[in-house]
Amino acid sequence: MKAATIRDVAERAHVSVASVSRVLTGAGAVTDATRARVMEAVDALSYVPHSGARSLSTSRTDTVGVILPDLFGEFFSELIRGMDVAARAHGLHLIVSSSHDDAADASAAIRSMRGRVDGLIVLSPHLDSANLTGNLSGRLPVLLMNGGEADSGRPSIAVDNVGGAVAAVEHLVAMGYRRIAHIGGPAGNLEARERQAGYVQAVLAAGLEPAVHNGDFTQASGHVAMTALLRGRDRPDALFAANDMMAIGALLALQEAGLRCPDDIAVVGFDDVPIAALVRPGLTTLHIDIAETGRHAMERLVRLIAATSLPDAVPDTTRETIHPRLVIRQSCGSPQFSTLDGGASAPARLVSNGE
Amino acid sequence: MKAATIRDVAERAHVSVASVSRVLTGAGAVTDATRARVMEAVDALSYVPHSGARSLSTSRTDTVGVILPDLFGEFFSELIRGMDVAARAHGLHLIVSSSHDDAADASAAIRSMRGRVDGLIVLSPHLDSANLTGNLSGRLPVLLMNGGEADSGRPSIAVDNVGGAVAAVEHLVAMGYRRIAHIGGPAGNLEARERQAGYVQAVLAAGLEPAVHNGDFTQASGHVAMTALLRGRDRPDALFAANDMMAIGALLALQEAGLRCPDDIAVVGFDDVPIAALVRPGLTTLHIDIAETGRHAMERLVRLIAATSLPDAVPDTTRETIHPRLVIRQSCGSPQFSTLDGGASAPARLVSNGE
DNA sequence: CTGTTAGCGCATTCAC
DNA sequence: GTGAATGCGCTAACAG
Repeated sequence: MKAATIRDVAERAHVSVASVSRVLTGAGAVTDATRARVMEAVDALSYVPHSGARSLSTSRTDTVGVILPDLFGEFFSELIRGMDVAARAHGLHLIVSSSHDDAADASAAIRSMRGRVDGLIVLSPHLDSANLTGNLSGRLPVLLMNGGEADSGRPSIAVDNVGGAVAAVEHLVAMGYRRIAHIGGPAGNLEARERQAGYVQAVLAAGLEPAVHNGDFTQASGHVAMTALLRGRDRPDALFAANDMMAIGALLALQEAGLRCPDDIAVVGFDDVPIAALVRPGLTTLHIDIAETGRHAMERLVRLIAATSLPDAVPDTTRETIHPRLVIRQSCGSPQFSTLDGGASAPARLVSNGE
Repeated sequence: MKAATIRDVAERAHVSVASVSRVLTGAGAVTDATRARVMEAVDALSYVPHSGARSLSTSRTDTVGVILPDLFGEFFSELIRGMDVAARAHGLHLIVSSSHDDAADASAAIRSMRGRVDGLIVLSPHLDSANLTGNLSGRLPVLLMNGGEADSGRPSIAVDNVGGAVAAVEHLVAMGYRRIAHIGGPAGNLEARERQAGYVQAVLAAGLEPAVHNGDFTQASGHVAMTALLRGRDRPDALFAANDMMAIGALLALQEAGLRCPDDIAVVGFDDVPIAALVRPGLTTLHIDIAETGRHAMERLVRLIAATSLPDAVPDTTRETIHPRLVIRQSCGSPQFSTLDGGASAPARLVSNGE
C-alpha cells in the first residue's frame, strides 16, 4: 500500500486536485461543502502532503542547514539547541551536517545542500568565502560563523576571542598573579590562535613573560599540560586555558598533585560551558551565551532568507561581534563569590558594527 | 542570476539532459567526449544538482529524521552525535526535530516529514505507535526509542531502566548503606517511572524502607531535594537519583551543607553523562554508551530502509534492550577507585531478544 | 468558487 | 551511445 497522493484525495472527494490543494494550503477560497468532502477524504486515506514535491513547486523547502566541524562537547550542542528553538519558531526544519575533515569533504556537504535548504549557517573552518561561492551555484543565503574572513563581504558573526583573552589576563594581573601560563588549542584552529594572541598581547602589556603550552581543546590535553607544568621549574601561579575543558583537565591535575586552586595556582577557562559552574572550585571563565548566539544567528538567517525574495533588498554584509564576558568564580581567587551556579560578572554586551 | 539547471548544462554542452544526467549519476554508458563536454559545462556554470528534484524523481531523499522531545543536556547531544556519525557513513543527511510540547505538536512534526526523509527515529514520548500509524500515511520505516510500547509490533530500542536502578540499589546495599533515598524524575516521564519502580523493588527486596522525593531531572531540582532531605529527620545515608544532573545537584547541596560524600551520604546517579566523571567526588552511576546507542540505532534504521525496497523482506519487529552498567566512582564509598575519568565497572552487555 | 494545465528539476524508460 | 518523452507530487496561474 503506497502513500496516498493529492490525486487520490481529489478522486475520492470528487473534486479537482486544485481544490484539494486549496483547502490544504489555506490559500484560495473554497466552499464549506467541498472543504468538508476534502477533509473527509484526507482523513479516510490518512493523506499527508509530500513536502518534497511541494518544495519543488514552491521553491521553498522550509528547511535550513547547519554546517559544523563536529558535534563534540557542549558548545555545539548548545548552539544547535538555540538554533533549533528559533527555527521552530519560524516553522523551519533543521538539517545538520558535521564532521567534515577537510575542505573537499566540506565542499561536498555544502553542494549536497542545494535544493534541500533555503539557507545555510556555516561554522566549518574548512569553508572560506571563496570555497562557498564556488560550490553554491545560485545565491543561497549563507551566514558565516567560522571566524576570520572579515573581508568576505558576507554576513557573519564572530566571537571576540582576542578581547576575551585580554580580559582574562588583565583580571589575573589585577588579582596579583605574575607568572601566568597559557595552554593553547589545536594548531590549525583560528579561535585558539586568536585567544593565544590576546593572551600574549595582554601579558606583554603587563610587563610579564608569556609562557605558552600546547593543547588541543580536550580535557585530557589540559591535564597533560598542567602535569608537565607542575614538573617544570619556574612553576606558574596562574593558568589561562584556551577553553574550559582544558581548564578542567588542569584543575583535576592540580588536585591529583595535591595542590590547591586558587591558592597554589589560579585557573581561568574560556566558553563557560555548563560544567564550568559545577566543578569545584567553580571555574572562572569567559562566558558566551551559546544557545542565545545560536538563536540569534538563526533569526538573522531567517531575515536573510526573507530578504532574497524582496526585489529591493539591501544586501546584508554586516559582521557582528560577540563579546564574551568574564564570569568570576572561585578558581581565580575570589572566594567571596561562591554561589551555586555562577558569580559576579562584567556587564554583557552584544554589539554589531556597520548596521 | 538564478542557479543553473540540468537543462542549462545540456544546452551549453550541446547534449541532451539525459546525457548530463548519465554522467552525473554515473549510471548508463557515455562517451569520453560527451563526458568531457558535460563536465566542462558543469564547471563553467558551477552547476549543482537540485537534490529536491532528484528526490522527487527517485523517491529517495537520502535523509533521515530524528524526533526528539528536546535538545537539552548531554544525553541528546551525544545521541545525535552517534547518529550523525552513522548517517554520514551511509551518505545520509540528518534532520532533527525537537521541542514538541504535546502530542498534537509532535504529530504535526512527524507529518511534515513525509517526502522529506527516508526513515525516522522517534524518541518523543508523545508519540505512541497509534499516533504514528495515524500520521504516517504510507509505511515509512520508523525506529522507536521512546520506551514502553513493547506491544506495538514496531522495531524499537529501549533502556533497561528497572534493571539499572536495581543494580544501583543492590550495590549500595552491598556497601552497607541502609537508609537509601531516591529522587525521582518528572511525573509524566516513563524512564523516570521505571527507574523509580526499580528502586522501590530493590529496596523492598533488601528489607529496607523506600523513601521517594520529587525532582524533574534538572540539577536544580536535585539540589533542592537534597537540601530538603538534610533538613528532615531520619537523614538517609545514601541517595540514588534518577539521573546524573540531579545527583550532581545533590552533591553540591551536600558540599554547601558542609557534609562529605560518600562519608556522610553516598550518591549514585544514572546515565553517566561526561560531567559525571569530572565532578569530585566522581559520581558512581549507571553508564549508557549514548553515542554508541545512537550509532547503533541509525545503523538499524538504515537496514530498515533497505528492507523496504526488498520484496521478500522479513518485517523487523524486534525490541532491543540496552542494559546500563554500573560505573563505580568515589561518590558511593570506594576510594580505591580514583582514576581520572572512570573506575571499575561491571561487564558491558548489549543484548537483544527475539532476533 | 472550481477545474484544467503547465511547470518545478531531475531520472528514466523507450526508440533510434 | 544518445535524445525525446514521460512522470515523480504538488502549486499556481489561467479560464470557466
